[in-house]
Amino acid sequence: MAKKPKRPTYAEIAKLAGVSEATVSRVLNGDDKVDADRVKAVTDAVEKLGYKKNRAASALASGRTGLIAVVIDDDLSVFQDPFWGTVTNGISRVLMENEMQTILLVAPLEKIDSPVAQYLMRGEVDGVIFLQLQKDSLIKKLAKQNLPLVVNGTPHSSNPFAYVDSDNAGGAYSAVEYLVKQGRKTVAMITGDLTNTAAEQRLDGYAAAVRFFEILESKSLVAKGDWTRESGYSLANELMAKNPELDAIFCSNDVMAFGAIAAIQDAGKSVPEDIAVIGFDDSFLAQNSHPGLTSVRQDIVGLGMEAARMILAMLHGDEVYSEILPCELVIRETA
Amino acid sequence: MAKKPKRPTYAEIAKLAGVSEATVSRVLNGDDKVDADRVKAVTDAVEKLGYKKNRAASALASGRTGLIAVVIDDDLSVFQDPFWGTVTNGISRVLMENEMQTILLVAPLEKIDSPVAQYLMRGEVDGVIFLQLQKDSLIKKLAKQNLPLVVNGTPHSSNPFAYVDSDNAGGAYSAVEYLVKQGRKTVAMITGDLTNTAAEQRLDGYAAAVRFFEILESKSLVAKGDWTRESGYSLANELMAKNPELDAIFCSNDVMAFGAIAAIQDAGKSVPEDIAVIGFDDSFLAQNSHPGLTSVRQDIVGLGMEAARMILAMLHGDEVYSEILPCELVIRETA
DNA sequence: CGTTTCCGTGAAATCGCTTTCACGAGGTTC
DNA sequence: GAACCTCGTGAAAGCGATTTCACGGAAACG
Repeated sequence: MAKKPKRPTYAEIAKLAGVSEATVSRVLNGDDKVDADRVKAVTDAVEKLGYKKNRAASALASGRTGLIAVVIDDDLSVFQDPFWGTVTNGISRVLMENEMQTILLVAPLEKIDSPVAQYLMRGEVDGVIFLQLQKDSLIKKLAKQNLPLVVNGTPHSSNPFAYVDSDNAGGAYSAVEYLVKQGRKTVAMITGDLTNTAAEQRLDGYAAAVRFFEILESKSLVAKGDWTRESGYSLANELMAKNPELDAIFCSNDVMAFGAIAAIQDAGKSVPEDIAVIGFDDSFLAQNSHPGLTSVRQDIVGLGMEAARMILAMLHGDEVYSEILPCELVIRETA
Repeated sequence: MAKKPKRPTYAEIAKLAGVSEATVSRVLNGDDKVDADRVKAVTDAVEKLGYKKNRAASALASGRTGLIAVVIDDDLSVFQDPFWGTVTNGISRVLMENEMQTILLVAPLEKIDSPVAQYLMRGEVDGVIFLQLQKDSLIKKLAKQNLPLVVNGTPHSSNPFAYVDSDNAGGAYSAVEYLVKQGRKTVAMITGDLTNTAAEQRLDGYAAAVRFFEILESKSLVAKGDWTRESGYSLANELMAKNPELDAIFCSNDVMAFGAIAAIQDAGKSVPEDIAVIGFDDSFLAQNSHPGLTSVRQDIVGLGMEAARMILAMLHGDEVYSEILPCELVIRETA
């Protein structure tokens, strides 16, 4: 099952370089106080032998595994959203460049003492990146154990978790700004599930823009959706009924935007002539539909890369602050 | 950085159970020839101490890392296809249940001696699952090293790689069968990129069904697409031009199906009344579009789970055969 | 010029588990 | 009843790194 060719070890390097194994270790781990000649001798030997550290041995001796867990609190459906795959991609790239491995934990985290939770607490990984934050009790517990930890998305609590997130508010703001600049006067919004912080922030951005540009501000212009196509469809109908002057709808995600477009068209109006529609996510859907959906794009890969960099920084002992990545409005045909 | 609470080790279990560490190891690794009383004593002690094996130590001593690599040959775009995330999800679930970890390797594998390739050959993982097979030279090399290995998708070569794949041909066949049973007489197909085995198999399934049901068989009914919406659009136009009687189009993926639908509608015809359309993948797009796209669904999570089970079986020393999972036609509004 | 620091260095212990090997008790065989 | 197997078991030797510790020489001090 295993391979034959035995890999070189410190013993061989040490012999070849004429130093002790301790020194080899120092060189390979970047200890600075080693004589330059010996450093050279060791690096040459390493090069010559094509040496690569044995991770298991290193982990056992040092207690550092070189593994970062990416945890997705999942109910089998989450990973079907390409968002997470893309984030994970970003994470993986950065970690790999830094000789760390990404280990994937897709599992429901209902209980705080689930197998996954125990695994994490056992110290089998050097750090954790949480995608889709839900149970922050678990996160708190892990943080208390001093396990480096980054959350993807803004946590509800004002806990001192480091996190990376897109500038949801800013993205929403720029969508509304664009609509206003296009001459739209009555801009409605269909929100996502507001227990979700991203949905909340997008609503905030919308509200801020509405106020700033002094366009019509009204409760009847904000409809509370739940991310589904159906909610987009029915709420768009409601919005049109309540606001005859309606000439634009900003939706908290693309799926609802498509629901809204269907409703508008079914009502005999046209997009974007009568009513402009902007979505959020710039999903595959937005890019491949007809008409192409104008949508707010997040730098999803960037989200992952940043999360990975933060974990690495924490491992390195640096003080780490949360990060907010900008969004960009992608203009297509619906607005 | 690391945790304080020291975890129990074999030493403690051995003492508590009144046996040697060797026996503890035997019990924990399922060696059958241990006296029942001692097995009990050990398992009790393990239970009582809440013992969990230290993976690093175990890996170092045994040479088995407990890690399975999932390799995605990627150019940053692949993982945006939710397909891979879903497969990975299935893999992860099965492996986790078996106390193995999934490590994710997302990287371009251009060169056979890329870092990832070297990593795999170094024996840092117990097995590899390849998603999206491209460079089979690398795979051959790994297989030669006796590294357990499963490919997701049908390999081009008739090499003895174990693989899991969906029954692409069968799925295509059932789509055509359904169309015929609905009374369609002239069924065209827009293929995917035919250098891809899945595209090829779907075409084979279409061809087989056309022949079996004795409907019109003609070269002008097969258009070679490349998976994109644009190709679907333009090829549908071509098909309609060449075949006035055309009353159904089967597309090798959903995206092209949407392109085709747009073309049909732009030509002033209606779907499915004039021309029925069936896609393949039952993607998010198919489920959330309007009209809902009739499409062939693959058991994607199942693909991953099966791949993981195969790797586990290989690790266990079993002889392993490739697997083909059935597809299912999901009927919506376009056919 | 004698004494105290400082520092790079190697020997050796250690991390926690696996596995080989040899031993002794109980069973067979002739 | 002597010789030969079997088989469960524990002692001990690794696995391949890291890290502690003590040593000796150089530099700094008085």
